[in-house]
Order: sequence, then structure tokens, then C-alpha cells
Amino acid sequence: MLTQTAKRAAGRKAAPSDVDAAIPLEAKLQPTQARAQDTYEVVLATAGEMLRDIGFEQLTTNAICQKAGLTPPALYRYFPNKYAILKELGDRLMAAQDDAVIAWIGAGGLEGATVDERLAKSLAMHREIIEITLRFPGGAAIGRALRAIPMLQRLRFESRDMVADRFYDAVRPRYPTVAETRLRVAMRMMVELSYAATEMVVEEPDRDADSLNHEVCLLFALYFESFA
Amino acid sequence: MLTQTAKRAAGRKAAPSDVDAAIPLEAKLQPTQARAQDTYEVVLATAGEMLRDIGFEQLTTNAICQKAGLTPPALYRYFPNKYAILKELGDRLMAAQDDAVIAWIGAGGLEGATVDERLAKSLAMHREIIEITLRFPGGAAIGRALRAIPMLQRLRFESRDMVADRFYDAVRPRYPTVAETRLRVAMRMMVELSYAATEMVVEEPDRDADSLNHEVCLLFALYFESFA
DNA sequence: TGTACATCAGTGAACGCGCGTTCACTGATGTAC
DNA sequence: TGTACATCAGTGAACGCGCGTTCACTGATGTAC
Repeated sequence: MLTQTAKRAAGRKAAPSDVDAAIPLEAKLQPTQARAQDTYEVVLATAGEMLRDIGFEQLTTNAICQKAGLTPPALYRYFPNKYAILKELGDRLMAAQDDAVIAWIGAGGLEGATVDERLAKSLAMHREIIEITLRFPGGAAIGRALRAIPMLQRLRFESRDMVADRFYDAVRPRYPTVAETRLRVAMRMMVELSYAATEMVVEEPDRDADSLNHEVCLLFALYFESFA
Repeated sequence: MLTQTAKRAAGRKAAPSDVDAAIPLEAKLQPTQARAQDTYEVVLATAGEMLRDIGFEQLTTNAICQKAGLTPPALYRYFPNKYAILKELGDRLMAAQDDAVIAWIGAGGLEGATVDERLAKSLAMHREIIEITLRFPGGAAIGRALRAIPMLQRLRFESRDMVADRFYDAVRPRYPTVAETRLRVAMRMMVELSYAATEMVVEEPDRDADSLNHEVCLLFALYFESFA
């Protein structure tokens, strides 16, 4: 059973921009039978947990198989190597976050009569993203892997740039005097720093998580005011 | 020949907070003779370059030795494993950055009569940090490793928290009405997001580097205004 | 509705490679008198 | 100032382990008639 997010991530796999990678990252076969689907999912779920527990450097395909109760050839039926597994996890996490942000923009998250109102909305969104990441098995570790592994960096950049474009589209009409280049750069910076803020909270969730969220949202709210 | 930064990094090594790590990260022996000092440094320099070229996952001690023109036992004389090398590189990069920021605060970087003046000062500092990172062999890759490798994360957190404390000390008298807890959280957030902004620029140095710097500094300048 | 066959899914066992690491040793440098 | 000795620095060669990966195979599921 695929979730909406998983389906979307699967859809991304065919993107031709990945074929130039030296190491293949795409799934070899898509599972067709229900049993195979389970295997595919259990590999990902197990990898996520192990990523959280031991980090992606210690993560090995053999260890995933052992913990998942599979033999290596079963894993290799679907994934050419461990990076393909990380890529799929990364795709799904990014997609889950992106979907939430895009839905939030679509629901008027950026609109609000007063600064306080806009601040409250963005705070709710930040909390939601953190919630999504914490609930995702190995979410924090996947975030780290997306930054650290060169072949996954592109994924992160593409996700960020796409979200930044949506922000641009949403705020463009509101600040007609700001130059396009500047507004685009500003949105890209804001999205990147929002990611960083999310990671900061999920890496140390017991350290002033909500105060941090609050300050981050205030930071951006004041910045947005300056465009008006 | 040790630079100031290197000396300071070496001084940190004795910190007792590291002894509880399962994998030893401390240098086994400090080189005494000049020839040994060269070996120590060439290992670090080579590791930095390779980190930049292939990433820390592909980095192996054997490969470092081969590229550096050494045999493995020479490396193992000083470093117990590859993480110790990464830790030393991380120590040095963090120290170089921290030194610059602390010097900047000490020279009145946070002071200025107008917003524009303060903005110009912080812009100069951000540019300097980026310059330091780009000039450091494998600087961007070391930054990634500091985020991604669990045993190096602490290093990054300690550096960030220390710098945040310095910021706190510097701005505390200026904003007497702001609660201590809040001001500390705010400074920690600001330093973390500054790191993220630096990494954003060094990862994609050709993409609007200076515009990004400018927006980041504006972002923080406006935020600081709100405390007054 | 049952049977035969094709395809899908997963197993058991092992492979070669290269990784981190070490042993026994030689050569270089420093120092005491 | 030279010699003897101690210590420091680095080498050559190899080790065992576990990693990613594959081969030949069995069992499960789906489908045509």
C-alpha cells in the first residue's frame, strides 16, 4: 500500500536528470505483487531505522537484510546499491515536506491582515514540518545524508529551489516594487534557512524547540515586512 | 610549523569531554621532530583535498597514504583512525572561523550608529568567513562532515554555542529589556543560521553568493532592530 | 474449474576486493660524555 | 668534536574481516485455455 507521498516519490524516479550519475540510483525493478511491495517497503523502513540508530556510514546492505529478515539478493532485486535506498528515503522525506509547504501556501499560509496573524500561520507550518520529520523513520539522519552525500545534494537543492519558486509566485504580486532577481534570491535564502532551522530543532529536539521556532518565524516575518 | 589556528586546535585535543567516545579520536602521538611534523601536516592536507574531491565516505586511510606518499604505519603513528583526521580538520576549520568571528566582535563588529553601518560590518564578516572556508582545503566538505558524522556533530554544536555565548555577552547590555532565555535562544538561532548561510554559499559559490550574503545580513539586521 | 506453464519473488552459499590495521624491522635524529 | 647509545620516524609486507554483489536454484503467484 503506497501513501500519497510514496506514490509521488515513485513518480519522480523516472526523472532523466539522474541518468548521468556514475552510480545508478534508480530502483532496478518495481515490485508488482503484494509480497514484493512489502519487501520493498520493509527495506526502506529498516534502512530508515538503522540510519537513525547508527548513521549512514555504518549502514550496509547486508545489515539491512539481516535486520529486515531478508537475504541480500532480495534487496538487490529492487535496489542496485545502498545509495538508491537513501535516495528513495530522501525523495520521500523531501516530498512529504514539500507537499506540506505547498499545501500551506495554497491554503493562504502567507496571507494575513497583521504581522501577528502571519507569524502565527508560519509558526504552525514550521511545527508541522518538524512533526513530519520527527515522525519519518530516521528523518533527522536522512536530512543529514541529503546534505552530506554529494549524489544526494542535488535532490535537496532541487527540492529547495522548487519550494522557493512557489514562495516567489505567491509573494510576487504583493511586493511589486522588489526586483525579480532579488526576490528570488530572498526566497531561496529563506527556504534554505528554514530547512536549517528545522534540522537544528530535530537534531536537538529538547533544546528550546518551540522558542527556536518562534524566533525563526519572527525573523522571517520582520524580513518580509521590509519588502512592503 | 604550526599556525596560530593549528596551535589552538591542538590545545583543544586534551579536552576530557571526548574520552567517552567509543572510537578514539585523539592523536596518538604528537610529532616532535620537524620531519614528523611535516608528515602530520601532509596527512591533514591530503585528507582535506581528498575530502573535497571524493567526499568523506570514499575517503580511506590507505588512499590518503598513497596520495601523500606515505605508508600506512606512518599515518597510524599519529592518527588512530580516519575519524581522528576528520576531527582534527574539523577542529581547525571551526577554530579558524570562530577566531575570525570573535575578533570581529572584539573589534566592535556589532556596534554602529545606523542600521546601514551595522549591516556593512556584518556583511564584511560573512564574506570573511566564506573566504576562510573556501581557502581551507576541503572546507566545504569538512563542513558537511561536521554535520553528518554523529561523532563530529558535538564539535559543531560546541563551536556554535560558544560563539552564540560571545554574541550574547556583546549584545546583552544593549537590549536590557529582553529576557535572558530569549536572547540566548535568539543568538543561538542566529549563529546556526549564519553557519547554514555560509554553507549555502560555499556549496554553490557561483549562485548569487554576494546577493545571498547581503540578504542574510539584512535579515539579521532587521531582527536585531526588533530587540531595541 | 482444474491443470500446465510462465513469470515473479526470494534463498543459500559463496566470491573477490579493499578496508583498517599491525608486526618486525631499518633508517634518521638527538644527546650524553 | 667524535663516538655510542637512546629515541623518534617511517617502511615493507601482510593479516583478517566484512563489505557489496552474484550465481544457480526453489518456491509462490498469476494466467491461458
